[in-house]
Amino acid sequence: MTQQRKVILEELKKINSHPGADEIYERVRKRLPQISLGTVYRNLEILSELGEIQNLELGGTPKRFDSNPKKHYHVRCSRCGRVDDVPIAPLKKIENEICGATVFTIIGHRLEFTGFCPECSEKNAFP
Amino acid sequence: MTQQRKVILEELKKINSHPGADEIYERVRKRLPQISLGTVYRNLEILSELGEIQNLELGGTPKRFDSNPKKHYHVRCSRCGRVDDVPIAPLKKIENEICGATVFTIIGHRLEFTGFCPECSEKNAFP
DNA sequence: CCTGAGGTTGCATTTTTTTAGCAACGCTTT
DNA sequence: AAAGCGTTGCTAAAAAAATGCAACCTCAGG
Repeated sequence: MTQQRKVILEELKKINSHPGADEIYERVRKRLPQISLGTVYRNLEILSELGEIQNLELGGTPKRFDSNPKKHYHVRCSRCGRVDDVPIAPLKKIENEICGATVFTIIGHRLEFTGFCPECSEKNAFP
Repeated sequence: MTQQRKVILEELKKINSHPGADEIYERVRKRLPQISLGTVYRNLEILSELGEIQNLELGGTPKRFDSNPKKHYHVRCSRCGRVDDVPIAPLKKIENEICGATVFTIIGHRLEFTGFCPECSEKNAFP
């Protein structure tokens, strides 16, 4: 756990949104101005392999990371891309639904809600 | 509906996996050797806006497209990336679960299963 | 205190994926 | 035939992510 790695983790925990590598880079750079983007990518990758953080593989967007390594769901704003946590318990039984419906061996699922965040709901109402 | 657009759509329908733009490009090129990758991207975008096809926004991976524009779920192999359809009915009531749990206005959800395809299940057993 | 093996960094570069700019082309319609 | 309009192919480049490598710590063993 190097200085860089620690700062990346700290900054990620500090942000309760779920930023992409580029935003993390910008923030970490304020504290370690000479850090490189490559290092940020490498460490985010390493941290998620270690299980300290989670690589959210949300639809279509650039990779995002979550400082909470526990499984939980997310909701994404279709307009501005903001991603929030959804505090409901994971629905394990969803996976039972597809037992006979696929030839795959199921190991998990990802559920992502889409919608509009409060700000964009307003803007959409009066565009 | 130009020749190019038609061929792209035909080739996409012909493949029952859910290829990315690059694979579609390779296939279409066999029939229209001088087509450009940009045209493929443009037309996939246009076709999905028209609702003829669907832009699968699966986690983390490059964009993939589905010739079936109806909503349905997918399962992705964690090892090789293969994506299959999951023939179960969309669970509309999932969205009710989070009524009070978020400040977002929910308009939909995406559910993606992860697992191993038959080939990779075997390979994983004896790696 | 010195040494060196191992992991990590910063930098530069490359690869991969996607989008944009633009002249030329092919259809209609007149 | 000429004008209008969308579409194409090409080139370029932006964006996102990964990689190669020399230099740099750090810490155990001497």
